[in-house]
Amino acid sequence: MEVLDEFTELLQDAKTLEDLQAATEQLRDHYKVAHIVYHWVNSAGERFGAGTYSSDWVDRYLEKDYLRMDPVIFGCFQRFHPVDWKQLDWSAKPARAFLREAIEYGVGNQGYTIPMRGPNGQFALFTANDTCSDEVWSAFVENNAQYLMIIAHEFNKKALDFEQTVDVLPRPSLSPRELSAMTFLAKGFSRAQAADALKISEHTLRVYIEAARHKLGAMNTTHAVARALSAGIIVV
Amino acid sequence: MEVLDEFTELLQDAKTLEDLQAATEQLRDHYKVAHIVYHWVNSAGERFGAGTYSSDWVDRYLEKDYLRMDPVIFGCFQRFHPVDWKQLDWSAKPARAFLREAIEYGVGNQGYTIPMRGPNGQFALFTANDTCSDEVWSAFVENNAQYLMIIAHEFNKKALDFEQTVDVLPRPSLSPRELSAMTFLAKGFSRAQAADALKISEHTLRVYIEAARHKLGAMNTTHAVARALSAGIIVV
DNA sequence: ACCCGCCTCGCCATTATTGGGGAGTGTAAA
DNA sequence: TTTACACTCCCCAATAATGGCGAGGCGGGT
Repeated sequence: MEVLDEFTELLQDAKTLEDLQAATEQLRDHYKVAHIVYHWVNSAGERFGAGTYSSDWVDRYLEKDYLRMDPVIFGCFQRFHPVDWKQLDWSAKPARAFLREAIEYGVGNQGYTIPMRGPNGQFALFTANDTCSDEVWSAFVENNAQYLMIIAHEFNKKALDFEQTVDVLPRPSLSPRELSAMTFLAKGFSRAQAADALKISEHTLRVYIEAARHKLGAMNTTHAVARALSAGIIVV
Repeated sequence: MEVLDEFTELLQDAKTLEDLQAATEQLRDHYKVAHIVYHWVNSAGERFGAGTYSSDWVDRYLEKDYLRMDPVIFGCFQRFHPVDWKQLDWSAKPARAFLREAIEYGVGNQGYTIPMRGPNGQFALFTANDTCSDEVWSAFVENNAQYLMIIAHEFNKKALDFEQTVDVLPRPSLSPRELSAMTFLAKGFSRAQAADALKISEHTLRVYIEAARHKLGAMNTTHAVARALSAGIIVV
């Protein structure tokens, strides 16, 4: 695992997006594949990327808003485990046209993508791709899947570090009853049902909801539940 | 990586929850630690677990609803990377009491937990813990972190496989307008404000909210927003 | 050509939620 | 001991949300 350690150290020392970019290039050269790409959507919905695709392809991709139909994105969004591009659903006509165009722009015909999810809906993809036969690619994936996963996680750890600089909001603490109230509401109970479930009067429940609203700085109940969920102080 | 391969194969062959249970026991024996635990919350909010904790402790944990205050759960829910229990916030008095009690029930004083997130808000934790000094534990983590992560992912892959057999709820796909509507509501906008922000009539907005409610199988707006957030299809 | 899903708008009546007042208990910290 | 906070209950009136009934236009796929 010596080579792996080298790369994880490289990534742990990364300070900027450019360092991540450089890391993708080194990985590409090491694995002798066409491309290595890491890209992610943060909790604010902004997109970032580091990779070895040509800027022409990146521009084209953004311009045509391929994100909306790219089967790789789609497939990974529904799965937990890494996917070989061959396993994806390329039956739709636009999907096949997209693949054809990607290959024209130098993207490999074979690919392997690892999806990752962080807190607050953060979502990231780490991709290796190349132009080769199915057999050669299968062997590559078989041999390197576990290493690639570790590297992918180092990338994502770094990406989340970049974000964290802003993120240190103290979590408001809700009382047990307030937590229960918010949890029932998040489960879809009406106030009457939640009050019933907690065996208290609806008025009392209201007091909890209002207290939680104020503590969470929320405009209304829906907002309060959304904040409680995003902050991870309740789980449904 | 021979030992690793052995365990990943063991997991890939697992057919039932009992097989996962057996795998935790074998891992515990192999790593010579006090406990190995894997547990997860599926997209329906149901909880499952496999691990080597005593049933006394599991019962106690459930009975006292420690899930609501366990700093490990809390900490992992906000992080992407694995956490050493020492890094967590144990300053609250109930948290310290909880730890003391856990140790009485045979849980180690040291622990390392890997959080994982799957599609549709699935969330899982893989934990190794033991009773030992800080130095010994640091060395253990240092030496095995990457292997543990791969094993953790094999567990989660399997858990998601189990789900797929029952849980054939494809993630409901909301239209762009429906997504916008839900996002504004999650941000605390009232219907009137959201309609204004989207420059459409409040009635039209209502149609989107109702459509989203139905697609998400939600009882009311708050529920719909909660589900959309949990499923990760909107982010605030 | 047709259907289906998406986007847009309207009215009516009912029900749910919220904001403003209250008041009393118990526990736990300052 | 005073202060603070969590927990419990109540009323009234205003506002917001929901359920059900419509309508038409646009665009993609079979």
